[in-house]
Amino acid sequence: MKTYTISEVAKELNLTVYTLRYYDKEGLMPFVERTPNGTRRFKESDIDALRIIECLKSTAMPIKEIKNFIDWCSDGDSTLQQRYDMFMDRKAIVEAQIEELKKQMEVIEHKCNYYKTALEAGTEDIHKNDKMVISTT
Amino acid sequence: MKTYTISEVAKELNLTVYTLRYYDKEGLMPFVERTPNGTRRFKESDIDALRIIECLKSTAMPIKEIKNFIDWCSDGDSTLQQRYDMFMDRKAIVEAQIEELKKQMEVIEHKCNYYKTALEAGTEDIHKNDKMVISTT
DNA sequence: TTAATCCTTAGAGTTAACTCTAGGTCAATA
DNA sequence: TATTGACCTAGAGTTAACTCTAAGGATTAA
Repeated sequence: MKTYTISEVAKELNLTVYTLRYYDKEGLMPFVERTPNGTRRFKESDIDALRIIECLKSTAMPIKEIKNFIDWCSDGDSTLQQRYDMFMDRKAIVEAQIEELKKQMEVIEHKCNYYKTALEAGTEDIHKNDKMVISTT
Repeated sequence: MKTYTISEVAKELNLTVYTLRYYDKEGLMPFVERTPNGTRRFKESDIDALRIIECLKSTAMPIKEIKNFIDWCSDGDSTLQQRYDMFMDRKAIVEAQIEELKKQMEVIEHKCNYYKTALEAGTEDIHKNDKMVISTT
């Protein structure tokens, strides 16, 4: 079975070897095996697991919470409910994050228009009489 | 003209007084006036500016970059182009953030289904023969 | 065999963004 | 008048997530 070194995995996942070792230190990679002299040997399935870790991280889950999930995975079928609940919770959190960004996007688009108009006029004074309303045109 | 104390503003914006003083220290609030004895007096327009700061912060803009924007605002019409460009850049960044979250959402929903099925079966073994594909059903 | 280039660990250093403490001022109230 | 509870500053402490250094081990290439 093909395996990969830490630097190959780092390159593949766009991480540094430092970061991967840090994750290991934090208990996020208990599944990675070692050669007799201690070198980490990553399997394809380990890289898949790291992709899930990266997915959770990209939704702002703290490393300690990701570790809970990894621990549950090691504990087997008795933790299926926790893992299901965790992903359902995360789904709700990510939905909220998307909604929040969409809300801020409106503010930003408003500002884009504000500065476009000001640029065309050569001065911000053009907006002197604007109502302080952000969600309307 | 009505003004507000730092604790009133903190409550309104769901921040701590520590955070507001920290922002001030970092140069994000050069516009806030003081009473003769040094107490900050926030105007409505100051609170509006803080809302924009919070908007930028919620899209993960570092405080140092937000400070650039605040400095440009103090510099007047000569920086209109920079400010326009900044909001256009931010718009693209937030669009990318939303796309990224939507992509991760698919992974999370896949995992929700995975664990739902496993829970119903009582074991993760039900997925033993699954293809390692995440984007399909 | 010697140099280069991987890999390892322990632990120190960095950065951002707070978060808090100590010591002080000032205005209102018991 | 004394105390309470706002406010202030300077600066120290915290936390998360890296990021790097030092010192050393194994493998390959000349």
